[in-house]
Amino acid sequence: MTRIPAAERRAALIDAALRVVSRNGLAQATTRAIVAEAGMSLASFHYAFDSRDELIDELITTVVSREQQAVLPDLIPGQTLHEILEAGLLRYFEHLRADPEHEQAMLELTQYALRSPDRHPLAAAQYARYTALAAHALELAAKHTGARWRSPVDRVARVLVAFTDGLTLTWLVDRDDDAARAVATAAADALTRMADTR
Amino acid sequence: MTRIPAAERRAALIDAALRVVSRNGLAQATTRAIVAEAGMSLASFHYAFDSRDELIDELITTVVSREQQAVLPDLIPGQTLHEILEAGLLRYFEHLRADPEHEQAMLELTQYALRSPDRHPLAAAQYARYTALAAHALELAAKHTGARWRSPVDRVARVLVAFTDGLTLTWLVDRDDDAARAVATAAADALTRMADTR
DNA sequence: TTCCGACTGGGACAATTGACCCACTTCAGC
DNA sequence: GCTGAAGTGGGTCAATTGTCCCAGTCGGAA
Repeated sequence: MTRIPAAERRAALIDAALRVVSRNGLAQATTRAIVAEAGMSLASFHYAFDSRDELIDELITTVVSREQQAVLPDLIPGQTLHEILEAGLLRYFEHLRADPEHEQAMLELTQYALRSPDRHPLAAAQYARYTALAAHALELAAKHTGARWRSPVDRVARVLVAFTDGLTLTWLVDRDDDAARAVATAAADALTRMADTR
Repeated sequence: MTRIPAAERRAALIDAALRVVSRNGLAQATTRAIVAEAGMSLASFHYAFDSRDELIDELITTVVSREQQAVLPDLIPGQTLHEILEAGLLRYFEHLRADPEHEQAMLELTQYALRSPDRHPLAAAQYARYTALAAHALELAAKHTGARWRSPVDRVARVLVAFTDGLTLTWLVDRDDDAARAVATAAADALTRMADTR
């Protein structure tokens, strides 16, 4: 019997839950499946969390705050805005290809949160976070190329998030790499036209 | 006791299931919930269907084949390609606003199908259908304006589907109408640039 | 060393849910 | 009218699942 403080146990359970959701889907993420993945007993689960709902909520929060700046462009001198944006989108796509199950899990968690009014804020926070990350990347890109966004950068970022989501969802269904790259190019195109370039 | 032939009963159950999924989500679409919505008994359910899975599969098939050309552009002489595409996307958005739960249900059904290998073809068929409808609309638009798609129309259509999905998913989360319209405009922009206009 | 409280294991329970069964009713064809 | 098969109602079963409980065990503070 290994003794672990409750805080670590919560973290371990959340990690295990994310693995189960990624691998088998949210519907299969039962308390028993999570506990088995973490190598604990049910009692430990309910010692660390009051309920499964509490864990899922915390899973969403955790996973959102953990969201990386995975898609930050690397800024090579002489690149045009369009090139930077396209490279950033393609980098995101490689990230998606490397771990499709993770993005699928994020989508499922979003849908889940959308389904109950008191969890809706969790989904909203998730997307606010995406938008903020995108806005930061867009600001860097504009500064680097001396371009200027015609709309508030948050608005442009919101469009970028929509494009990214669409790329993700459609690729998860058909796994058509070329099509996804075409989406990335088209999206970069649209975004570039939302800026005044010098 | 009203007697209904099995075929009609299947149809009625599928309709009821779609209502339940739209209103409460796929997870809540239990046999009992569906049967209650349809006003039948459990026995009638299992007389018409072997299993819940069979009904859900048929629900997906039905709902895909029923998918309307809701977004066909109306072609007003003198319109530019960009105007036609933007109007089409905005029309889709109005369709989404009018019945968000339906699109949310479609998303959930897609995710569900993605989760089991033998149901993956159902999701693929769903998106193939979307792409075909989009391709048809794009051909009409090009013909009407004398434009010519630089890539195969299916490829352009696939990009359009991705943009539409992204618009849908993000709007379902934040319900930001202005942002969705900005996405529509940007998407129309990107698509227009995939054609040679005269 | 003792002891208290944090922590764990295993079992148990109630609710839900998909599936099924059997006795009954209705109707079409004879 | 009679009959057989299609269709129905309601109850039941087994499996799953979230939650809980209780008897114990361990570790650190006194």
